[in-house]
Amino acid sequence: MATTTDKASSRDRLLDAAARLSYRDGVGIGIEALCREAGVSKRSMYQLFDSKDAMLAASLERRIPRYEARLAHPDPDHATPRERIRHVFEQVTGAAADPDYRGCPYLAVLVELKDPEHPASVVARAVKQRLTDSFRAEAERGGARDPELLARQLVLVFDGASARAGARVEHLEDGLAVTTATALMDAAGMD
Amino acid sequence: MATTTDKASSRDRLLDAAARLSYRDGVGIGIEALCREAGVSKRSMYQLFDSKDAMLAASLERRIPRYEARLAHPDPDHATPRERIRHVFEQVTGAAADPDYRGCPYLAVLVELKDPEHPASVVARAVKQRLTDSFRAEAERGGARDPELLARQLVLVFDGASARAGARVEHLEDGLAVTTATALMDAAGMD
DNA sequence: CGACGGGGAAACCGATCGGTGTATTTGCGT
DNA sequence: ACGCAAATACACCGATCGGTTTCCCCGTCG
Repeated sequence: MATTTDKASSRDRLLDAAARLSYRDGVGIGIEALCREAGVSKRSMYQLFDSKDAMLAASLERRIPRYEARLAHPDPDHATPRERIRHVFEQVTGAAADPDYRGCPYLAVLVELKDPEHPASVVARAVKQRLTDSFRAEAERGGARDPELLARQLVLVFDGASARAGARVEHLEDGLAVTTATALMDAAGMD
Repeated sequence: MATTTDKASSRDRLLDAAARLSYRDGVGIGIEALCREAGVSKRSMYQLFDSKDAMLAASLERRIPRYEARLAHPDPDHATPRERIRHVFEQVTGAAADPDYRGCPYLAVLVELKDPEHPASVVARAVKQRLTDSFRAEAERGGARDPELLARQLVLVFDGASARAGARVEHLEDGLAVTTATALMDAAGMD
């Protein structure tokens, strides 16, 4: 069934190109350039997606597993809640060392698309919510006094760090993000 | 000298319109719409500014005094360093209550214009640097153990809070930003 | 071999982009 | 009242926007 395979491949190439180009150049990237990059005709892409907005949302959604896997601790069973949280901020720090790093793509989309109802904004907000939930779960396991508060504080730092590093106004290379997260965990009375 | 006055007025109207529209709709806003909003012909605006980029940078620069005045404590002489820092985060919290709040305009520009060399990015980065400097000065006055570290931590929280509030993914109305800043000041051993 | 159908290339749509050229109007100083 | 400069309106430039349509090629199956 070569037909099905080709279709799926086109779809994937489109979504990958959309993720890559919109991350590098912003959501204002043109459909023409996207299709050129993906090697797919504009006509085919409009058979696969209803609109540019829908494709953008789909491309963000597709990256979620990879994104969250990167933030997850490689050995969750033998790590403490502190270590798992710490790992998240170490990953941001590491990613920021790449000169092509532009910050968390989901936050960037939320900032660029001022419309919170945009399909891509909905996806991005969901990702942020899941990060908050994950922080809160770790905070609870770690015995924080106010897990909800600590989780929201950590996301504040996470987004501040990724936005500033992506905007090249902060480098993070001395571990600023990790240090700040640690200070907040300490203040929250976590193990 | 009515001529000079009119010119200044056109210039000001242009810069105000640029600041307002680019904040609401992003830096991708069109020149046509800008000039329509300002009541100035496109031809006149290109005599006042070399390019759209230059006008955008100028409009950001023009708002700096207003922006920094808002963050400055109303009675600096009778306020402690802690109170002056706290005031900054209270202002963000208050601003976020406005449904039209879209976060710190300077951070938004840095995120939207991925190019750090863009004239507007240069202006925005300078504003961020001044905020960091101001935090560090307060941290020193307040006897923080590591004023530079605390200042960078506070800006992380500031940008995270403003970005998330502007993206409508965090409301801040329960004082999250103030609480977080306070926790970091405590951890830094400030008075 | 021939009919069919999906996908690609590219023209096309009206709109807008940043920027310019031009001709006209406006309003000022003398 | 006149002249002059500035500001205006507006057409225009090539390029691109998101999106649609046409045409044609090429592979598959009967």
